[in-house]
Amino acid sequence: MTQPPCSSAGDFIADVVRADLADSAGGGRVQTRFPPEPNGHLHIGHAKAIAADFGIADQFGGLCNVRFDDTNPDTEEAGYAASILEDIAWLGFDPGTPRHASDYFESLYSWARSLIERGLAYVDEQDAQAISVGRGGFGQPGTPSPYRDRPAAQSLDLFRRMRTGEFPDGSMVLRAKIDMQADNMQLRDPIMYRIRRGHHFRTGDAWCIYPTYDWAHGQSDALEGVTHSMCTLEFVDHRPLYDWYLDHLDLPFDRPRQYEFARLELTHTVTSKRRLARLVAEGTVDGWDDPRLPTLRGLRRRGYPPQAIRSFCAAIGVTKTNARHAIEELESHVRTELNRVAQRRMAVLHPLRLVIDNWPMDDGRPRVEWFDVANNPENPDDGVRQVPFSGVVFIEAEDFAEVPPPKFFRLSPGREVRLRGAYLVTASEVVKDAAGRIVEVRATYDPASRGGNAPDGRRVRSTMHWVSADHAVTATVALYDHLFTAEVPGERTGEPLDDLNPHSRELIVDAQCEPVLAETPPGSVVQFERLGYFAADPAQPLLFHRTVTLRDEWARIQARG
RNA sequence: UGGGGUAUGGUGUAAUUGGCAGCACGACGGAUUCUGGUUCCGUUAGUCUAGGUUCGAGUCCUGGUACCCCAGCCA
Repeated sequence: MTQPPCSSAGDFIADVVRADLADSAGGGRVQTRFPPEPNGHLHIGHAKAIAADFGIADQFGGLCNVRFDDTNPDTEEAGYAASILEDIAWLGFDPGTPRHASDYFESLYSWARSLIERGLAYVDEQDAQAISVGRGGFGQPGTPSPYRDRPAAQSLDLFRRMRTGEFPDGSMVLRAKIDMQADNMQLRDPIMYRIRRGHHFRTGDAWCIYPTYDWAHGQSDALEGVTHSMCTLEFVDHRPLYDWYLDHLDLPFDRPRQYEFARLELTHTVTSKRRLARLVAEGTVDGWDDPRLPTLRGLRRRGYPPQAIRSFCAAIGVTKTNARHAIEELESHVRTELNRVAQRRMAVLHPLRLVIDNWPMDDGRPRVEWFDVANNPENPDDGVRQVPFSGVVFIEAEDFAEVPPPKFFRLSPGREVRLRGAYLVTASEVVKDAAGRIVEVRATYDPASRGGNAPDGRRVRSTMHWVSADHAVTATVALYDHLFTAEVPGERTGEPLDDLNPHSRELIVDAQCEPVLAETPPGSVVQFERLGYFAADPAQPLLFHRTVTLRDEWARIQARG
């Protein structure tokens, strides 16, 4: 298993575990679980939970198992379960053999009977509306159901017949008899079982009654030997219920404890499963793995390394504070990792012809020279590649200014710059079309500067990327300027709704480079010098995204004055 | 309206449990650089509020304020 980076940011749960271990609570053992409901794909928010659950187990030499919380047949699918397992593995954690809440249906059923026998649960025949009204409101006590005090034997009989399918969906439920006056709404006789005839992806039609989350969760934790059960803050109010069930059952195990932490929120990011599903359903995005989505599959297609997601999770920590993290923080981790591993290539987004007037001819044709260019200047082990150079190259249009503004260090008439890995060139004149637009820049090169350095040691202010015109090919890429800035229109204001559509752009690369793009194995990412990152993907072979740092840097310089 | 949870620089997150408020991201400045990127160095700026206890309070006490969660047969 991949070791997650050491957590330095808030980790109050680690403190709890340390204390528990110190006084041998939980048998001196640590076990956690990651309990997704298989009703959708995992997203960046789940990564935080996964990192916390597996991280705590790792940190203390304990165990962490995946458990599918499959207590609602209407929304869950085997396909989602498979996808979830894949995504956990991709993130770098070993999901092992997953458990399922549905494995415990029989145990839960007999525990429910035991509660009924002791007068702690009853079958309620009110409809949903009546139950809701009876529950009362904030500040108003609930009123007991007319069925609350029916004899245990009657409830037992009804419960048995609920299971055998004698009653229609929604006609009755099993409720725990706790406290209809409780300030905590969760304790006003919560529902344990409902009748539901949906087809369950694992148990099929074996059951027509299904336990609710609350009735299933704590007992599932106990059955698995979980010691520390972590969930998100909205379940704080459920903890007394979690404990109540466990307290009223005769369990042969150490009791699990529930701890809560804040769910992950990111600026400019939709992390609501419901809204994500809507974007997919309405065709606003291509699917659950659309690179604009914060799903783990989307991030993977986008070229985000799993290590970056893990180190991001370690950095933000596990706290109880509702925080919305800046997306830049995530991008920073992505850049740090990509900068270390991504191979460099040269490509031009807005081509401008640069003609070298004094370039030599061989047999009536412009000479072609080949240069070795480092694949990753920061990692010599990545080796070099051969790049062709000749008398006409494309440079980035923004790298030339006929009248250079202050602090503009790139090419302009009379100024010398370096064409990366090749030669020093000096611009001489500008060629314009009838409309006065610059169509070509003429220049001369210094033959003594082969490789990019002049023998006299003179320095240039700028190095620029380029592509040999004779060897250039055009690649069409989907360019994503922003990461999942998607907001569902009409829902929740406060974040800008950015363009959801990728721009199709033409990118000029050299013929040597093109196969690299087409054949880059999934998961690997290439950095185009100063432009952005290219991520290979079988479904959409040319995918290109920028990051904050590489984006619009000249605009930033200008804005600064 | 009742209950619960949370408040530390611009954004997140630490503080040996009452003892010098630290780290990261961002921003800004400088050095290095075959891309104005990267790397390195530096600067900036913070304990929600009003009282109290104490030699000493982010930490303890009292009262406010703000934000989040709860009235599904969802999880």
